[in-house]
Amino acid sequence: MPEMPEIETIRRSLEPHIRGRKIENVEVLLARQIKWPEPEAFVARILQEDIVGLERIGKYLLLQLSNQVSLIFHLRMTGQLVYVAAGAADASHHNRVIIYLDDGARLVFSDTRTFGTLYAMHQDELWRIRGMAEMGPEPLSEKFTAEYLAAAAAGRKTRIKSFLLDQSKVGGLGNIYVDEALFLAGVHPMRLAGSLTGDEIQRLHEAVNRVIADGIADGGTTFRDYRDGNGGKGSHQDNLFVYGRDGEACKRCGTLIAKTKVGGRGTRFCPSCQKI
DNA sequence: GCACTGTCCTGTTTGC
DNA sequence: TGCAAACAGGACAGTG
Repeated sequence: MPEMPEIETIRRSLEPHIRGRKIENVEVLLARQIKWPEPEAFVARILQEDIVGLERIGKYLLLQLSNQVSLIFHLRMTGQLVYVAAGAADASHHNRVIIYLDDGARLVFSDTRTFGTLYAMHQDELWRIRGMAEMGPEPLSEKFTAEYLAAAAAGRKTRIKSFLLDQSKVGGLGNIYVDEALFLAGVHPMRLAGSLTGDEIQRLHEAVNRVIADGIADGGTTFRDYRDGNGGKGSHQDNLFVYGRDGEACKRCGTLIAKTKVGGRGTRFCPSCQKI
């Protein structure tokens, strides 16, 4: 599932292909994935506009258009946004929206499980996307400090795993990178957020920044669905410590990686390195 | 305000 | 072998 490193990788891989291109046509194959405005108005807002920039906010990818509208994608679980050059075939059987560009290429949004969402928003409408408007500081940003993390977690009775997945607390984290960060910090996922010591908060802050930086450097994590803007796979799955490794030996101590559920989410951890 | 649960959705895996 | 159930999880609505 695409998290912040995957969306950033997609942004970087798409930008050289589509910046400056005009949207010549839009084909909507599954209208219910367009959340705002209605599909007809959605198409009207983006048609014949130039793509002037690409931005990322948390897990949202924003294509800035020449009319001050942002074409916004959230890929959720299985969404993919792939650039297909003129004349080339695209492989997906689950295409949902196809954007035709003025050089004959196309931008194909495909999504097996159809959780992904699309928006075409004017700048003064962005507040309508609550998840984006209320997003907390992103890892690697100036606002994401150990002091911020300590203040946000203080007094919280929710599990630290659930706390880190809450986009209003830390923007851009998902299940893979939360499990990895908790392992690196030596913090058990079931710990209550408000119970972490200053030292643990410090370690967790460093670990979150590290896993996100490493994920970006590796071009993201591909388990099954994730592809970058060119259709390529990431390589961070080869460098994971716990996610997807349940039943295997911990790379640090040899104890078998355990799997449990926290807040309804599959959660992997090392019972020796991450004491409750 | 906070914490937790159910829902959406479909391909794959697991169990009988 | 074939079928049914369980599982995967990001975001949000609903509940207590």
